[in-house]
Amino acid sequence: MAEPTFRAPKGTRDILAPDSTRLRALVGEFALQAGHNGFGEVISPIFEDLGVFKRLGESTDVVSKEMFDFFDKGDPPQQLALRPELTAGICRAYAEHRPTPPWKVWYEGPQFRYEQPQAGRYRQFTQVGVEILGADDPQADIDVIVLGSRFFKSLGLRQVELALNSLGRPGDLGSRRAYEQALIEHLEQNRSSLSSQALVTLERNPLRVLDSKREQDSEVIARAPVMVDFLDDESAGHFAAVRAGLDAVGIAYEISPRLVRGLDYYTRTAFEFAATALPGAQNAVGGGGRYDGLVEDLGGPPTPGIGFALGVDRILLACDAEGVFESPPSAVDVFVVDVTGGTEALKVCELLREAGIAADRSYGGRSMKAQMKAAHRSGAPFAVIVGEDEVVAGEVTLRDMGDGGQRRVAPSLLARELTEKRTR
RNA sequence: GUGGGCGUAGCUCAGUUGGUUAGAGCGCCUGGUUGUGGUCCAGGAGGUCGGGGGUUCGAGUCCCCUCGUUCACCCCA
Repeated sequence: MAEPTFRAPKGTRDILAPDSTRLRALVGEFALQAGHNGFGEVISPIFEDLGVFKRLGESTDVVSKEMFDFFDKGDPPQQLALRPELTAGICRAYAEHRPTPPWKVWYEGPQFRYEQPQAGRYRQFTQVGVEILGADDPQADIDVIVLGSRFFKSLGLRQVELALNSLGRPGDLGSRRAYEQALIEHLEQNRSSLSSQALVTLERNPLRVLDSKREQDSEVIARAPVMVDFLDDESAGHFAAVRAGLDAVGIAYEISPRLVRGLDYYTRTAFEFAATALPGAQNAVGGGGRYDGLVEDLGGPPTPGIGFALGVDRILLACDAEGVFESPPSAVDVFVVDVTGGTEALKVCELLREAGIAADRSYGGRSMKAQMKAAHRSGAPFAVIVGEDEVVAGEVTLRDMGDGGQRRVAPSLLARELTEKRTR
């Protein structure tokens, strides 16, 4: 293949129709459902001050090595970063605008992480998500999880599993510290059995050792103490309430004591959606949890928060794997064939479009045969044909591409005629 | 960041142990007389084999580098 001068940067891609249509349809479906649940859309900047994202946790990969950051042209320059996720920006917006809680928002858009690309993992990827800020009630957790779960169902996905855990609370109030100490103790005692990578992770962020998928570590991890046994009373009660709520609406889930999210800000509820139709490395199609300290970290008032983000690209892969959520058809209503030069096609198209009928035509004065082929390919159920005879008669020919039937019509009646046919 | 696979026309792929003008299907274009699609038939355009270097009388076919992609690790959506 001859190398073009430029190509989409590594880890990015052009999404062409019909894939783009499908992606829009998915986002549209999510918007509809979020709207029905009382969430309003937030459109936040694609880049923020780097500091906003540093609050995600200096020890996380997302912050420490995957950020697309840069300086602007200001004096002094400001260090900015393309957003690697959206929750932090939402919390920044909350701290900035102080909307009346509970603030229920949804969002969609591109995010950026400087990672090694592979299937279902891009440097620019799209997520949809929701957040509820200012509600500590476990009912908020439940609402959020149910929304995500129902969204997957509405797409037709059947093989999506929900994993649930509680991470407790950090600081003096909670018992995460006690758990971490117990975990570290356990891991230290078994150092010799752990992989070298696990030992590195142990130094940086002990909790995430639990996330290791390496065979070598599995035995030690299996015997490790679990967070749920250490929960403080408040967290335990919250967790129980969340489970009870999910039970009440019949959402299946599995308690995963070793589910720890990749970002440091999570507290108490944590969950993940896995599409089991996809290979393990890319089956995480969404995840979220509670982040009760994040708004405060960003200079806002102490504000609890809960939300999730879903990976649109991976969800579409899962849809492919399950053979659901086909790309919606996008044919025009009419294709106009004009062998008299093109001006007639222009006039007829405008007439139709003004009447709200989708119309297309061809360019370049091609033969009738070629234009009919184009009409066929467009998928339009009808063709309008304009030749010398029609021009002389002041009419056009309307052809039904399905049965091949056609007859002459006055242009002024065309729109009404087609509207009637379409509604039938 | 580490390791493995792959990279041939727009797309999906064939290309014997290195050897004449690199092939197929699909798609695309043009025809098949008198203005008409989906089937059929006949022509045609389009790759120098991701890029660069090397080995060789000669490389798509071997070696090195590089880019991209893919898989695993890592991490995550």
